[in-house]
Amino acid sequence: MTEKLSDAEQKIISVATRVFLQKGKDGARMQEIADQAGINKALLHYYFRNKDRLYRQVFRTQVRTFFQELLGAVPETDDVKVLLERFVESYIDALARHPEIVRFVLWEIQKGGELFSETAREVFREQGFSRFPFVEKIQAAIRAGQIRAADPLHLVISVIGLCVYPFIAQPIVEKMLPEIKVNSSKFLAQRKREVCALLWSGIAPE
Amino acid sequence: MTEKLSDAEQKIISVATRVFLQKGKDGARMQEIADQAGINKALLHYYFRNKDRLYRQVFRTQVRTFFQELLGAVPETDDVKVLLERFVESYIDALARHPEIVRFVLWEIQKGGELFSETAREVFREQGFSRFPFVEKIQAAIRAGQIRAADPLHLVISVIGLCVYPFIAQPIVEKMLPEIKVNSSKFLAQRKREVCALLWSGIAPE
DNA sequence: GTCTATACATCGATAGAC
DNA sequence: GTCTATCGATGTATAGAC
Repeated sequence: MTEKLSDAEQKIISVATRVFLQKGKDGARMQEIADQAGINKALLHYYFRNKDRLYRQVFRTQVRTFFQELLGAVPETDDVKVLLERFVESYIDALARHPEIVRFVLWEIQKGGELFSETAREVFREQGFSRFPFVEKIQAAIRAGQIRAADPLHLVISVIGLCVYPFIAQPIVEKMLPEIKVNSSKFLAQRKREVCALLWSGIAPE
Repeated sequence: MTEKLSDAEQKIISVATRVFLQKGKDGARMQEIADQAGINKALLHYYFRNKDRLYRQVFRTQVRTFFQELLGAVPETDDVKVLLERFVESYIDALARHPEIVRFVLWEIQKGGELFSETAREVFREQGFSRFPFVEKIQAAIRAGQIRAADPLHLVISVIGLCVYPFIAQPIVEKMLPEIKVNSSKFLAQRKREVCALLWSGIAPE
């Protein structure tokens, strides 16, 4: 899993990450990666055999890093309100730091999402979660009367959708609503506040 | 705008729509479109000049049809609660009827979203809306004290995100949460209910 | 309008010398 | 390990006969 990489390999991975993030798997050109890495195509194939293997390695590394960063920022707590708020804040922050990864994942989803789900499941397992980290906590909170009854599955989808949608739709959001700049600290702070308020008003105990 | 199309052109458009929706602009092959339309590549270029023009025509038609269908299903009313519920229901229904169009729009967004915003703005203008149809109604309702104060821009983003996200993420949603089938009538009905409840609890008057 | 044949470009991958 | 040169497949677009 963590084989040592030569300097040349490190350089290639670094360049390939940038190119793949910017142009996607199909749009990226082996020639461009080779050029920017200061080598030629033949050497690229010598190290990584073919385009698909290079892409998978880059994609997996990026997704793993993102999830580890995110999961590491969410505290262990049984207070659902705190959990929700911290998750929303950490998630939006992580997306703002790595906005390119959204396109990366979208490309993958449109090809079936196999590689993404596989990688995500791996990280969850390593971090000790049996399935999506949220669902069980919410189910427990409902049973404990800590929040109003709500469908935990839909709630998870809503939380993620509310956070990630502005980044997915960034180009059209900014074109249709010109007063918004998605990656401005003003919008991000507003978004965190609005999402948390909306979610909590939907599940707060009577 | 509405030039008459010959039978051959109609046939090509129909086939091209299916192929583009399934494989995207880059993935689609002029050869495949020609084959399925029962003609050859040369004739394809004779009618539509090149791939880009054919694609733009198909894309614009699809997006226009979707928006017209959606806007036609949302009633004219000043009751924000009714407006919101009808919009959510109509939007989710429209997405369920045309799930492929989501990928279509996503591809476009990732290329900058120019063509989409342009087309959307066109439809809005034709239907008599100056900007995104929702924003003004919500601002008016806040002023009238019909709902609690909330940022109308964020509310619009939330409404759309809550509806469309399950369709965007369908492959990974179904892989990570196996009890869900996004396009099942059960999930769709649940989703409408949950989204409406969540949104209304966030803006209902005290 | 409709066809065959082909030009022309691009890209991933590999052979083979050093 | 690293290079040059090239193969083979595929794709868009067009020339030119009918």
